[in-house]
Amino acid sequence: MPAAQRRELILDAATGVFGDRGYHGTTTDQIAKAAGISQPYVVRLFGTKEKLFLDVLDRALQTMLVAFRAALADDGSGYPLQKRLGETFVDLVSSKGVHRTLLQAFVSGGDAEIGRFARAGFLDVFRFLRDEAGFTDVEVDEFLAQGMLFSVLLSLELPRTFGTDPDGDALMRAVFGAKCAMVLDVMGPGAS
Amino acid sequence: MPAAQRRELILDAATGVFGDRGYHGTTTDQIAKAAGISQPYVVRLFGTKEKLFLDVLDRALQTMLVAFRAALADDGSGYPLQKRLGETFVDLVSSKGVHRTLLQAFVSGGDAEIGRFARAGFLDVFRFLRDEAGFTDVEVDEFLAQGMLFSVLLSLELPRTFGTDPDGDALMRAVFGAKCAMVLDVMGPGAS
DNA sequence: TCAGGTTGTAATCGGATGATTACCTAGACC
DNA sequence: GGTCTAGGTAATCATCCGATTACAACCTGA
Repeated sequence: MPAAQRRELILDAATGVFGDRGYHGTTTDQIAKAAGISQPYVVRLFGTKEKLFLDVLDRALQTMLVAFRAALADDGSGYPLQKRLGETFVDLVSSKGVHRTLLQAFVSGGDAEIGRFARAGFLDVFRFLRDEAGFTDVEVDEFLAQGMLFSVLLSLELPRTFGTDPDGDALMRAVFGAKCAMVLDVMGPGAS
Repeated sequence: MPAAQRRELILDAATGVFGDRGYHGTTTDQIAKAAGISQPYVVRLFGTKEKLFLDVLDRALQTMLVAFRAALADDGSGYPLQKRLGETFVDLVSSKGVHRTLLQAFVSGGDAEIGRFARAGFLDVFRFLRDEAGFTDVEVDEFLAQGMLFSVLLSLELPRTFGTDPDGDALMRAVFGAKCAMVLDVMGPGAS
């Protein structure tokens, strides 16, 4: 298999594992096994574990921004932009690990290198909302807040425990609303 | 020094370090140095690093809930409960590391033991808002969302980089609003 | 066919780190 | 004074993990 294609496979696998366990919590061997190759090959293709994480982070951000820009361009549906971008964000659960990996990066602000990239990435999203989507300060605040709560609940693995605690179910419904079923389909108890 | 008092010192120090670097990213030796004692003593007082983290997590949650209940009882000010609890939450920045440690726990849902405690803790907060504060579903959602965004920006260390990027400053002002100066005082570039 | 590049692995190394052990010191109590 | 307990450390162990090395298999073109 050509190296470029192998890299994509590894980035996919790494997005999942890093999202699960965070930067320090995942080993290059876990990523290698998830990608079906050997551990030394992972580090040879990316240099270091840190560079791999930064590549994964960059890819996750691009995935999100590309989806946002597509939603912005397709303004057919008629209902508010904030709603449309919100749904676009939620729909990203199908790109497994993107939300959770981004959040793992965002909580790594204390790390010098990862922190710089994470802050820059967050600001990219901010600028998109303000400058391209035309959001007001309040709209930006509300949108980011909902996005962060959504991501935290995913990282908490609350969807996976759905049905085991009535309060957990109530919280899920309060936050995810109409999208609850869709989230449970991808991240629920039975999901891979 | 009596062991009970020493434990509190260690829990204080650990709250800061865990908040900075996450569970897997911090070493027991870093905590020991922050507390001014030797590494073996840290693990002897708490058994394992995981038990120490769970103690830190529990303590951070109690700190928050105690502050919330105090704000709930003191209903003198006359303006809305949501606002008052929001300010209480923001004011917790003075208890250094509480927000960031909680968020570090919340993104560790993939870890079996820590995940269970983190989910239980989040649900404790949810129940407080719903049952004690009497919030509606929408109020709960908005409150938690603002809280998570606030915590993420702290973990990103955006306050520490204030003044280095106009967009970062704009984002800070959009999210923190009137509390911006207070946050910068505790978490800003010049803070410890 | 054979030289060279590409894809990939097995073996291993060295440093970091959580945990354990063995020990030390200072008071408290008799 | 002697012993017992509590508070604390130095030294060390065992394991994990990222990285390196050396090498194997397989194309591909001259």
